[in-house]
Amino acid sequence: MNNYLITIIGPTAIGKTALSIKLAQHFGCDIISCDSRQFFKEMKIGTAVPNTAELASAKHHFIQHISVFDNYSVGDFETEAIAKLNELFKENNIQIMVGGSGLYVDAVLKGFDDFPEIDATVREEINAKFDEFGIDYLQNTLKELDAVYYAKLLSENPQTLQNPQRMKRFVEVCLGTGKPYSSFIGLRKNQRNFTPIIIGLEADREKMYERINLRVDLMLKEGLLEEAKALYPNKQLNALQTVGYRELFNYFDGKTTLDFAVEEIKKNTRRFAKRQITWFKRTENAKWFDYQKDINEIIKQINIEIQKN
RNA sequence: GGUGCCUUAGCUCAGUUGGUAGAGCAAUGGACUGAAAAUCCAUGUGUCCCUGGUUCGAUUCCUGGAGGCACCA
Repeated sequence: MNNYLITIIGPTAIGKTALSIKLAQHFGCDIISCDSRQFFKEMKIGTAVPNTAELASAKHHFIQHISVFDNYSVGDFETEAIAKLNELFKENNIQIMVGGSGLYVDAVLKGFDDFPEIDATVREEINAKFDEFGIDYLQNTLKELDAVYYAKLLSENPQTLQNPQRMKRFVEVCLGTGKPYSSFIGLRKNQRNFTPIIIGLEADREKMYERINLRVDLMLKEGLLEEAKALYPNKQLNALQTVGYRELFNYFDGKTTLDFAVEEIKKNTRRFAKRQITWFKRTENAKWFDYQKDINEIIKQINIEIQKN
């Protein structure tokens, strides 16, 4: 019997959670969350995790399962999510994944190449060099240690050469393993034991932004300010480089007014949603629906997809 | 009612000694294999408020009008 992973994608605040729960109830299955910020148990309001009633109406995985103090990468998620799915598919050959983190969705659906674990000191050294010499250091080092990948970026994706975060990763792999980054790419052919059925939710820009604004106001009513305040002492953690928290940290620092911070949260959420759309747009074989589409229509489409495979 | 100042991109404004214009922010498009709600790249035509005049040519100067702000009555 084939396994199917119904995967719900779309920008933030469009209604993915509600849809996933209805579908889970219909198919009698669990839900794998694929939201890179809903993992953290200290960040509840600002990441819009499903509420108590929602969590009770379907079994969720990877929601608030780790702490902002943990080191957790997309690689960890891939491993854990695949293990969890294998377990779940034994119960029901249809399962659901829902999430707004494109990279994490790809990790589960497509899989990444294997990279060795790299000691944290390597990254620390790179950060120090970068602080001193800037992007030139990263570019020169990559050029020296992995001329192949450098040339590939130069011709296909020169903007990435300007991206410190991506460049640090490439250099980190080269230095930490003693081998070029490119030598790890494309080696693994990931075999997935399921067929993805990808459902995208969309809305016109105006409607989307209206929903985002309403959601931010709601988060504040629910106590986002207090939640952020509690995390403020640890504001430098990676997990807290998150829309909704950063802006409030600036307010706590006395750099902005509260009103300004709230407007910034709305603006940055809009930009985040735009980036999500850019990412998901290129998803192959996704079926797109208006966010208000009757659920029965969506279920009908899912059943058609299942019968096709 | 009088006087002065203002009206240029979605917003705040700069500018053109007359040759149809540009910053910041916003916005839009894109990239992205272990920080990804992160990070990075790209994109500026707009009745220069309206009307008439001067001029080869007016957003710019002049007349009249509309709207806004301030002060004086």
